[in-house]
Amino acid sequence: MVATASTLAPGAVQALHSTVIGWYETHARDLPWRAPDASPWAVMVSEFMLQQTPVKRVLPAYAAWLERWPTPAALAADAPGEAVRMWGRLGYPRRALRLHGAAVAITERHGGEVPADHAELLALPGVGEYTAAAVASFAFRQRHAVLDTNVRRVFARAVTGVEYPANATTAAERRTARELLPAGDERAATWAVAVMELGALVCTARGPECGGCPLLADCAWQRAGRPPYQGPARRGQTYEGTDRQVRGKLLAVLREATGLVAQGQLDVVWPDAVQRARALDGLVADGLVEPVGPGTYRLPR
DNA sequence: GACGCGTGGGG
DNA sequence: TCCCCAAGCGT
Repeated sequence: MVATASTLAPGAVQALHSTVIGWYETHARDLPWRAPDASPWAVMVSEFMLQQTPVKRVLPAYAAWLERWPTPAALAADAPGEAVRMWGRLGYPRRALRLHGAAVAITERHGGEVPADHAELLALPGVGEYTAAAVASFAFRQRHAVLDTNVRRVFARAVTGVEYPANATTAAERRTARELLPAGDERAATWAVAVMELGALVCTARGPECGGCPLLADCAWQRAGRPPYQGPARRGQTYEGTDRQVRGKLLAVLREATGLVAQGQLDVVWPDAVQRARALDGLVADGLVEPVGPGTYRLPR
């Protein structure tokens, strides 16, 4: 590939589509949310869970979730705290709350059917640019630029010739993604999932398997000799000793309790009372924890 | 645009 | 071991 997609001849772009889609047809993982009978709701559930959580850990949680709540209305009829409890240890439990909120909105505003319209998807809690495009593309087979971390990395390497994309998505990346989109809806949807899968399985962040890459001969990064990342330091995630860690410990107690939780049960999970109180306040402010009387808490109802 | 937000696994 | 990463979102 070359520096910008727009400089490619139309025939070259179509060949690129065939290359990646052909690779996908023989290498794609057999994931349940890609099954032909997966509902739009199932696709949406998978997308929420996959926001920053690896596929392997999502698989069992996804199955249990849909078993319990096979429709948006089923989830909406339950308490948000039940969603938080069911979320278990997937991480970022606000996603569970937002998924519940999305189910309520779908039930109230869309007659219980996940909307196919991109703008309506985007208006749902917890649905951002990526998730709206992913659901519209994967569940409804529409033509959208689906830009996740995998796709961004594939484009950074194959198109731009750098090892990693910038920290935040740029206008140039959106333009590239749009320009490389196949013309037809169905083919665009397959292309979207195929590029993502290539990034997940071959063009990985660490230890990419370039030898098995269908784009080896077309890759700008390969052609440049696979230069290492040069840009600004990529944002690290500190965790030990942070409020996040304390929130996680507090919420774990709430999740595992069957009913009300007394202050004393929370106090034992973290020695610093000031930080502990701040973390608990944050959980309450986020709607993840509900105070019920003095020194008593529970998951929200 | 930069942060804050969980949790676990692979190199 | 430690560090980095994992189909992002909301503020």
